[in-house]
Amino acid sequence: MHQYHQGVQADEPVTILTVAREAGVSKTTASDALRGSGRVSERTRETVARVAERLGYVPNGSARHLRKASTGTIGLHVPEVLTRSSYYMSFVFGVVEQAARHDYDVTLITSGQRRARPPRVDGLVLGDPLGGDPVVESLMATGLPTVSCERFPGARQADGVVWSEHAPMLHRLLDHLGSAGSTRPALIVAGDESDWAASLHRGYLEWCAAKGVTPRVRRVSFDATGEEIRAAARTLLTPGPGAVDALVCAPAGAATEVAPMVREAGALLASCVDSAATRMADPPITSIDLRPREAGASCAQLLFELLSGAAEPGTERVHPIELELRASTRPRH
Amino acid sequence: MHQYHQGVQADEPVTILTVAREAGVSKTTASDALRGSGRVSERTRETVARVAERLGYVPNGSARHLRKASTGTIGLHVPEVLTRSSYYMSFVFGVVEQAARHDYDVTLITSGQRRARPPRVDGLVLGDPLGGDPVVESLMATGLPTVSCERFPGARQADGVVWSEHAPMLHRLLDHLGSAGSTRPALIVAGDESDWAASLHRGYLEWCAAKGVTPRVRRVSFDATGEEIRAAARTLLTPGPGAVDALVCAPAGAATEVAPMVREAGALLASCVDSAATRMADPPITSIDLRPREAGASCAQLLFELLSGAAEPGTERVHPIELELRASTRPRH
DNA sequence: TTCTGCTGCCGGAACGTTCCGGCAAGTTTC
DNA sequence: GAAACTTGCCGGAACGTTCCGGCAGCAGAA
Repeated sequence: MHQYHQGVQADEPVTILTVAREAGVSKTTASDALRGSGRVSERTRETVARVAERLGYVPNGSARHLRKASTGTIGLHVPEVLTRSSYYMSFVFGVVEQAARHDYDVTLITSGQRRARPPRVDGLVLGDPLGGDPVVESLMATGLPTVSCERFPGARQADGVVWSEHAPMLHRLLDHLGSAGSTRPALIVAGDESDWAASLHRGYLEWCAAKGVTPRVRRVSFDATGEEIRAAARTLLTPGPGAVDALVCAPAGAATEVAPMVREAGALLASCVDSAATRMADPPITSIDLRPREAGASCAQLLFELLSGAAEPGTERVHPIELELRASTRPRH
Repeated sequence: MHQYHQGVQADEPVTILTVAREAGVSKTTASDALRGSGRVSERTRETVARVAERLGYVPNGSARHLRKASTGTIGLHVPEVLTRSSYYMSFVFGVVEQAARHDYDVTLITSGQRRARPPRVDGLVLGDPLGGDPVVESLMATGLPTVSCERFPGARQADGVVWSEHAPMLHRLLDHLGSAGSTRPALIVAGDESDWAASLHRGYLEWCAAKGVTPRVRRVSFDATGEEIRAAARTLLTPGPGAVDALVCAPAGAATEVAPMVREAGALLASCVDSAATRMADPPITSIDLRPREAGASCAQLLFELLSGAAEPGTERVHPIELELRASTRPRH
């Protein structure tokens, strides 16, 4: 068995008692001075702060949370869909960054195995909850304050929801395709287990109805393989009376997957998820930038407001997304 | 301010005292019975366990960790390189899963901003530490037990290291390319700030020296854009006396990026990182499967062994990786 | 004067857990 | 039959923090 020293002070931990003793005050006064609670003179407060700084005092989280009946940690769940991992990775980093700003830690919750115990957290962020996911269901049932990114595709909603206007944005994208010469745009989209995919699907049908265009949708599974997506694209692009002249791909990674095929067919191409891959494709692919990092930060922010009572349960916030026009939707001439 | 109830028991928290009272024993006996410590008769142990189960007793982590001077949490740092996010995402999930198995939580540490306080963790896992990363440096300096995936490209090493035999695997890959008809294989690889890239570079040069082949290497930055990578490939594939007949891409995502170009040139193509994209490319790309999820699990496992004293500081473990042969390296005829 | 209020500080309890030491009662040893 | 040991259980202290209530000292009001 080996000894590891904690930080600089190897010998003995510096607690609030150490600080109090050194500053010549009681532990209560020391605590009040550092926390800003109670009644402490300005002079004393400064003294204590200086001593704490000098000794490198770090409050013991376990003790504090034991006393305050909180954990200082929020839980984060994201579906383990690796094909969309770039989006989720950014989302996760956004949550972590915002949490750090509030001096909170973030604990990851996987869908992997059944959890033995409820997570030790003060609240939860659910990234893109899938309808029917048992882990999500059980997390929603804990009664902990919860924020979801995108609505939960079920009756019950999280205490806070951060969502984006996917359908209107898709309308803009379709209008853009139209102005680039497309008259028969098609959509490849996953099933309705995620609210995001459902919104896109609905938005597409609405737009088609409004414009009098025959909708051409191909559904693929949520974690579709490249082969599945290429097959869908192949069907849509097959020359003939039903052939389409523009392809909008919802699933992340799908657009790059079918890019060569679409180029060969001379059709336009757009993706509903921006990523390094679409940006760097040849030609670069017009995409909807979901700004996942900011979405994650926004979810965390809302959760903290719920925890502090600054926001009411039932609060919803719109997270702005952006349309990135690129060469893949340049008008053909 | 709103009230949230914790789990099923809304009214009052069920502590070990509740369990003890209900089971008709003292809190010490209840604790011993549940923890398996002390001396408790089999009969009593069963009674207590049954009562705890019935009441849905969950030990308070803060209290336990306060008492035991630990946190029940490990910290995890991965470089925020989104182009390789699929690899890191799997790695992260591997760590989380293994930690959950040991009833540990995982807190993410980003390179984002300077941390106000040292992380409240019992140990650290560093995924692919980059030489010169200030966050990694500061984490290494905390004195906490640390495991790194791949060696740290500096003098000091983590207490535990999980690494893979990248150079020998690259030799196998190059041999395979040779047997498929390649006589002039080239390598696109990032700089030596990561031990992984450095190993590949070294391995390539060794192989070339052993086979009497002129090495053709193109360095790109660690988070290279598609354009940068395509430029490198273009140079290597330019027809002429220096043109290569096979391309090995180290950076994740690079192979899919240059796939069309390589196919056009009639050269073979391989990637040093497997992913959904390489698997699903057309044609599928021969890749080295780094098995990131298992790598993450292995790092966490080693960390727990270090924490419990079952492993000595300085322990190194080899993580097996695999070569996935696919159509992109079929012999041309 | 006496009452009231304010300021600055402090002692002690509590959060829920683990674990050291102790104590009866029963069992073995000499 | 006393000493020594074992078994099964328990009380109490400790981990480091926050916060309730209290207590002097002083000032202004009645």
